[in-house]
Amino acid sequence: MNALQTVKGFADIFAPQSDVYTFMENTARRVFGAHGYSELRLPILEYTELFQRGIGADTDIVRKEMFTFADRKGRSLTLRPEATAGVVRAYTENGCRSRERVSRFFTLGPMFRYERPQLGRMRQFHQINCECLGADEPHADAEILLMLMSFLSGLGLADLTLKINTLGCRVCRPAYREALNAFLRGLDPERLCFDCRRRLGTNSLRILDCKEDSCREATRGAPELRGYVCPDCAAHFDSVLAALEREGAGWELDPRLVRGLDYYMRTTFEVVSAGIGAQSSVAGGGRYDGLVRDLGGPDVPGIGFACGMERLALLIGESGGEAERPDFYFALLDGKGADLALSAARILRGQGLAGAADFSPGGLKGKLRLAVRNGAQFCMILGEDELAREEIVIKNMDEGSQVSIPLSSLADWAEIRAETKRERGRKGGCGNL
RNA sequence: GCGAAUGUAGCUCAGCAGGUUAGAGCACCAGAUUGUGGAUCUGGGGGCCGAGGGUUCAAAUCCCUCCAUUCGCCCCA
Repeated sequence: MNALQTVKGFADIFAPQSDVYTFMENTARRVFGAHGYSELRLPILEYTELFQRGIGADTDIVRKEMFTFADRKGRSLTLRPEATAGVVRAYTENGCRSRERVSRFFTLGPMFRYERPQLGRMRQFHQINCECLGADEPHADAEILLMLMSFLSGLGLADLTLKINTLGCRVCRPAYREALNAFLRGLDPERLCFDCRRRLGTNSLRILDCKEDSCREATRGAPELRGYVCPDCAAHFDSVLAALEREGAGWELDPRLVRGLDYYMRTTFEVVSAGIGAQSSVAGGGRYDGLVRDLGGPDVPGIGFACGMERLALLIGESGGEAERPDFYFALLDGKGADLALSAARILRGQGLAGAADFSPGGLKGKLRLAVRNGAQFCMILGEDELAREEIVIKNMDEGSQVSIPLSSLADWAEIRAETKRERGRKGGCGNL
């Protein structure tokens, strides 16, 4: 244990990595906002029971991956491992149903799962979630999928595959489960992995999703859910696919796609990417029509998805941030200029320019080097000479040219500077010019 | 929870048939150039060699334990 060390699976995110996260968040606000989704900021701590009942007591998440502890009065609290349960709780607790027929929320922030960290998997990780409550039309499914793909392309991502499946509903799933169980009973249990042998008695659907070669081989001839879905579910799913087709969205039917949380039904989906290691799934979600009622809320349908920000960041890469180049950097040659630098910087910022001030005295050469490293476009030089003349030297770091202007006209200079910057931005140039 | 690899300077790593004061590149600081930056040259600061124990005259190097990181399995976003 070292006090100066992050907890395992928790990370500090500095620039330029943090710029990539800002970029993802801004894109999310833009795209989801354009679809009528409003931001919901949720607590990261909930009563443990919410997740046990929401996610399912037999899921891996609840069985062994939650950060759970007792508060000072002995109540069991859990750091949220996913967002949907919290959204449903907030929706119900605040009576959203009586205010509007359909509620659309997005929420983003850290989630916590006690897993072994590896590439693209942290114990504190970050998700962007969208939830649409109150709509069960297939077009709602199609729209949220289109919105997800639009978000991902807004991040500049390509080469992603949308995998989709239907899990059926409370009507048809029991019949399918029975057929699957019958098939599995005819199998030599030795052909299944240890976990799947347990799943036989608890959640046999998940065996289809197992990644073990032996299990995949053994279940090759298993009955497919598609053949058992009731007419309502089949029609619903066909409509979803047809709508996606009409809107030109590509998808891949994956009959074995089973999600790891118990509340999913009907449409389920996952977006996978090649090239970010073993943790290839960047987004996933589905419909959860019974969940709100099961948690004690109104009987409303819902559909939603989550995107893993760490994994999206891996795909976006370091270059994806949108950090702006600083306009100025203040260089003091002797300490007497600090008062002036402080107020001069405030004037520049008041005109919309951005930059840092270095109040420590030092040689010009060293200060210019710091300005270069800072990336600023202009170095504002305040030395003994300038103070005596009540002027400031402004050096253009790209061209090497410099001017000396009276301090009294600094605001005018800043105004002109800010205007040309805005024009450049309107022309759509990259902010780094 | 399981498997494998790796821990040496701020960063990337070399050094390991045990043998003096532990090295390089990059980065940083200073000077050459008294107040003009990205180049060059010269110099400089910086290390409980992950931690603890053991073997030995002698351990960064060999053995054991622990800790941490990473990549997989699993799980999922």
